[in-house]
Amino acid sequence: MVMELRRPERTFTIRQLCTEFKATPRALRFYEDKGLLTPARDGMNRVYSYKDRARLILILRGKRVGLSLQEIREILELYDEGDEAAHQNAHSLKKFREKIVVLERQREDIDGAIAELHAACERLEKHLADKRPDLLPKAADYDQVMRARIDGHAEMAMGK
Amino acid sequence: MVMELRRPERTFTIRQLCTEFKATPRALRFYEDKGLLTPARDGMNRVYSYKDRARLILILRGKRVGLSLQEIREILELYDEGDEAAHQNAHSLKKFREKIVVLERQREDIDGAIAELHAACERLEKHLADKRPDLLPKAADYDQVMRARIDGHAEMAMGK
DNA sequence: TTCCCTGTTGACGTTGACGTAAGCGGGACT
DNA sequence: AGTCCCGCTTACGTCAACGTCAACAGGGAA
Repeated sequence: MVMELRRPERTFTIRQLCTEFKATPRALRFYEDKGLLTPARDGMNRVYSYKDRARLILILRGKRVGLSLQEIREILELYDEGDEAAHQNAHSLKKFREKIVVLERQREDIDGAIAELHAACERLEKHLADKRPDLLPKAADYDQVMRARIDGHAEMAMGK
Repeated sequence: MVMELRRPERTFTIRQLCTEFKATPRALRFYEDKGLLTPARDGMNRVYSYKDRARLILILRGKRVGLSLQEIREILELYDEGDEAAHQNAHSLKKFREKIVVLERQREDIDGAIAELHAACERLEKHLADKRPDLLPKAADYDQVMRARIDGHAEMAMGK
């Protein structure tokens, strides 16, 4: 009865997805409103398929890297339309390449920012070690955070 | 008369910085309003120092990696206050470490997103090569974009 | 002087991505 | 029967990060 939980035919309620990905129902409905998700319905209620869930994963990651919902939609549309509209696609191709460029630059920025934050942290630690050694042991929390890493395997499981 | 242009004693007008970094006067004044910049004044007019310029570079990069102006301000404040407020700083330390974690995750996200965009581009290219080979040569533009890369060396030149 | 350009300070408008509240329906306990 | 709880829709509110617009000042050039 508990087997086959990860099979493609499995479906999800809105709340299941929300708790899994720390989103809100409002957000998922909003994405639907904007055409990024189109879950099935059981009467009034939304029924999310495994494919919908995969799309949601892409949406959230897209957001994290700074894509707008609009841009994310364009990307998603490439996956469920294995068809024509070649004119629009030429435009998409260009936009995607530009996006790759900005993402690559963004990665450099992030590396730089990480380096600077590390430097700032060291400054702070030194300063604190000097002035207020009592406030230090927070370093333990850091490991906590590290271990609490989300393992979001978003390897894209959306079959055509 | 044109020498010494890069010396620390050099100053900038708002428009010079705007054109250099493709910002708008409104944005710089906004940052000032929020306490991220505090240029000197010549009468009414703002006079940006080399240090202000360095701060602006950090602001813009912070924005590109998704930091809020508020967060950026906290970081900047560490650099011009080599002083007390150790209590607040303990809090900052924690926040910075958390930020490092999210940035590291964000870098993973970006790598993933880049990979997927590459895949999408290949799909599009194949599709276009099939249906509309006439729309292809846009690939040349890509190189153009690559060469037009901004060389923003933001290596942090803000001496205390 | 007149014009134009760059600069200034408010004050209000806008956009994206939701949050929040109101009001309703349907199951599931109790 | 009552009362949660989940879900739905519709509509308005919010917040950040500016954009836009008005009205004004100072300084050069024609």
